[in-house]
Amino acid sequence: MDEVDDQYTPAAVESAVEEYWDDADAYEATKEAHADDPPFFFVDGPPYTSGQMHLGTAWNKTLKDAVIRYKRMTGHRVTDRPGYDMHGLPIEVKVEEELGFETKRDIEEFGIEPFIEECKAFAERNREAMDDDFQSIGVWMDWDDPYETMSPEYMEAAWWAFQQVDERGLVEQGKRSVNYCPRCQTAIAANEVEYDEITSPSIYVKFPLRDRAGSLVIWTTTPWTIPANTFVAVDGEMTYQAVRAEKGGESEVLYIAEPCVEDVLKEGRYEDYEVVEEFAGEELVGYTYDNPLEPHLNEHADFEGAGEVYTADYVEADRTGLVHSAPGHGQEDFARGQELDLDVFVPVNGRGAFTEQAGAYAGTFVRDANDDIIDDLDDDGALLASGTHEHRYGHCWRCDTDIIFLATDQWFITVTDIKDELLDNIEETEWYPQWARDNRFRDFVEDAPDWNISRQRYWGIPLPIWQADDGEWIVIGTRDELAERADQDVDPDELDLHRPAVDPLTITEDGKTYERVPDVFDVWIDSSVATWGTLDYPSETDAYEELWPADWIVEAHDQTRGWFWSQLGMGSAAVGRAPYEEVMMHGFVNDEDGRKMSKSLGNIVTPEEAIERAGRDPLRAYLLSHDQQGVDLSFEWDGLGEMQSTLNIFWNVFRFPLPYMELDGYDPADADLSDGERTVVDEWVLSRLQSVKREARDAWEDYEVSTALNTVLDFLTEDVSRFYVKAIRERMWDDEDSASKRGAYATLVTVLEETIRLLAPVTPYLAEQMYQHLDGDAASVHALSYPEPDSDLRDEELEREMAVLRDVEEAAANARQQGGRKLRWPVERVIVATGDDDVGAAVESLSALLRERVNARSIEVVAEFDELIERAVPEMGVIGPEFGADAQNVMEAVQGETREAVENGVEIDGETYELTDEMVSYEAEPPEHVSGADFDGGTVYVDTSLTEEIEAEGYARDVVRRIQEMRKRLDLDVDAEIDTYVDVADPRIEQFVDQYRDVVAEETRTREFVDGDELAAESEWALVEEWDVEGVTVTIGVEPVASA
RNA sequence: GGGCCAAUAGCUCAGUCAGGUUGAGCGCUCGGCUGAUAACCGGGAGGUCCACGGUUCAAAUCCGUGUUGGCCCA
Repeated sequence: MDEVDDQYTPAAVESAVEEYWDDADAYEATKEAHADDPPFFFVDGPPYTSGQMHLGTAWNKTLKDAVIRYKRMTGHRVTDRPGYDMHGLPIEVKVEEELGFETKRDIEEFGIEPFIEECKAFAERNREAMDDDFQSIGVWMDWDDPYETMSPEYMEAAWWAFQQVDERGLVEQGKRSVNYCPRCQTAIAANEVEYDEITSPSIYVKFPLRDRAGSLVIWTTTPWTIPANTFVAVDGEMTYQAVRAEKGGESEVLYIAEPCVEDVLKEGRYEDYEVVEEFAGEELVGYTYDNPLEPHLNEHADFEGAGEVYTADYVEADRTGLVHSAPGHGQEDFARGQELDLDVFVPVNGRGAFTEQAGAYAGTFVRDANDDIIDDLDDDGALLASGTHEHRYGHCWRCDTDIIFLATDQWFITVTDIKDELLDNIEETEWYPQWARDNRFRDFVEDAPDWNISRQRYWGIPLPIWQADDGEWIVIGTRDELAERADQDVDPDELDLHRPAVDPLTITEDGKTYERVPDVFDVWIDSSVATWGTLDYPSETDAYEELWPADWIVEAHDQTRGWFWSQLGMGSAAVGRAPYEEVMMHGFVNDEDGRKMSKSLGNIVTPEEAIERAGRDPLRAYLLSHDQQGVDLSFEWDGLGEMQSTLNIFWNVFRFPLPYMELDGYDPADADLSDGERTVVDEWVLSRLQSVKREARDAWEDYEVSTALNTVLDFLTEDVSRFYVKAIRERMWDDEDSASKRGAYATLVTVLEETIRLLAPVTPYLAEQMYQHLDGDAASVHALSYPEPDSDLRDEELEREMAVLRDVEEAAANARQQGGRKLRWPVERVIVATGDDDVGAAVESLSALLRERVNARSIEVVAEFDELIERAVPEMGVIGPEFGADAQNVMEAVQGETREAVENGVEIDGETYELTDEMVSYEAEPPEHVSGADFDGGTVYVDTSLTEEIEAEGYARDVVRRIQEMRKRLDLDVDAEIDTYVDVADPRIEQFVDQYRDVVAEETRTREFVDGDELAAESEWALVEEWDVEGVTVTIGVEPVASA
């Protein structure tokens, strides 16, 4: 790791550092260094073990890693156990695919136990691959001991927490209408439903009224739910009309919401209509009707209260304004049905097929029955209109099967009972960004329904519920408790808590036998207990006592409804508080157009590609250089490349002093600011460093990671590279040992050493490489502390003054460009005109430095530049009408004249024209040979007049530059001596160059100038070049002096 | 259909909280510098601050309506 390449090549740095970390046990040493620090309990949001790392997870883990490293450097013992979410339907579906299974029956035939083993092995394989992925981007977490949601200790945490919830009386069993996947034959969570545009039937159906003439008209996109119709809902406030509609000479009475009448009749192709009666929705309540499919069904909802009209708040003046409601299917229907105390009628089984109750449709998959139902309605004269409707509809995220809503027996945590507590607990947490908590999260929690935690599947944590025939149940909290209470012999240390091992266990107490409820937990239960699971609680208690709850968690914004919520729900239900203190929410990685990366769009960029093309540190820095709080990132290759260039500047700054220090035998590890002499630029850069340290720390403390990073990178490029290094170059070239050189060494090494540490959390490889090269006293840069600002080195006034100087310098360069004088040629004067005393004082104070940087013989500060010349500008709006045909001539005569000339009257063809003040305005311009450029505090004028002296120096410096170029081309050592031949084609110029022979020799390490009008033998010279210097041909020869 | 977030130069983003002449980097182009050198610096061109309406002496910024994209929900 000792070589410092000329070029920053991330791959070389990273592989060398990786090897070094291994050899030096750097990770262990770093943790050891902070073993006695106060704790910081970070909990890793467990990624699902279904695939591999993508850019989004790379961002997520990089951010976690950077914060962990920062926290360590600021003196914390950080909990860094990574986690994996390993249960659930996604893996079951993958394994089913591998085994060629179609239905749950295939699994049962294969056997639950071998199936579970397959799932376990699948999850384990994926975890190992992901371990490697995460380590490949330099994530320092405890990879030897990740928590796995499928481990017995972890599963026990879920059991324990659920037992707490049950003890608070928040567990409930009951029918609910849930999102149901008919293929997977299980309830699925709302966030496991994906939505897509589909085409559905769109039918208007007449429900004949029982006690009077006419029909209620409803609209639906799910004909298959009509067999389960239980009531019709209206809006109590809305106006409804009974209309007599005519078609083909016949008429009938239809009940429709008033705003919908026209549209519905148009759909039904009625020719004419009249309004018979008008009602408030309230008045329709209690109307009874018949299910129009009744003749085809064996059973329908005809129990007490069914087949009637009720009000409901989900009714809108849309379609017909009357809503067909089936509590067995619709979620809102279900909720309203419960309020109305109506039974739940579900003529559909767990496979999504109609039961015998559905008569003619029995055995048919519900959606396949749509056409028959529509035909039957049509035949019976109940179909008012039929068409199709495009809308978004949910399907199962794993198998793509369209979901159905089904009221089934499920288990719930009744979070709606503790809604106030949940909302209060949100207040106790700190979010970055805060709006995510106060808007997004609060809205979600306010609307959250009871949490359905049961799944009718296999690969998950079994529900720890044992139920007796009378419905009473027991919840078991730990393996020990199960061993104690179970009727069978159970070894708590050997028992795999998975199905089917726990299924046959029974509990007999007080003469009642309890059997296990066969469901498994919703997989969101798994991750919801991560704060306990990370600490192996309840089987281990010490860490829990010390650390819980989590200090900080971070995930992307999809987890507002996911992990941020599940943890709040579980924490509140189990122990009455959120299991975390601080939450940070980052965004998603999209493509460069801000579109989601997806297979179908073909716009996916993988972390491997990015590492291949740019490197790990550049990728990490790129991901962390954008706003980390709440907003997405549009990934762009150019941006990644830019970051690599920026780090390359850092690399160049780092290696710039190394050869000089080596020549001088100066060991950067011993750099000491009290050694040598510092100049004003040293003081300035040290002061800037203190400001940067303070800003970076402040930013980190608010998790403004991008601000912290960009502040340091800006300092490196703007201040250190662009300004400081340029300013100290000459001091480094000094042959002799000097106090000034040592001052510069100490300053630059200090700057480097501290910026390395400032960047270490973000670019760990680069920082380690640089640190080990400069110092290497500690096993790892990551074991060191984060730099703290030193107020003694801070000089705000100097920083302000230098900012002025840099503005002035920029303006001077601008003015030079306008005056056509390049920087290598000196100028006589630079005049700074400013009305601002502070600006003037700053320029005066740094005058020597400014003179050097703008290559001027003198710097003058004036309030106003009194050499400006006023030039007349004709005002044609006045001159035109006044002089008519002569106006053009007047204009030409006035243009550009001095005020004096104009006021004396302009002469045209011998005639003098007098002009009034209105006819002419004046612009102030600098005189010839002076050009000006504005800056923030005034104007900088550069006098580019040539004198022989200036010309002489200019040409001489041009010659020096050419010789240096040739030395470089010959690849000579910095201190190699040469013989030089210079022939200038123009004798006047030649004589200028001759005046500067000594200087040229000194600058280029020329031992001897070889004279002569011609080159005796060109072959004797290592290199001969003809140059064009300001239009003059200069021939130069260089020959290295043979070293003795 | 609803909630939240975003929209500013060719590209990626600051600036929006707290109203007062729109900025940076990259790219393009012209120039400069030069023993950090396949690096570096400066000038220039480039803007309907998504659209429309409102508040205000003044709106990229505040308010309303819409459009497009992202996340979440139905």
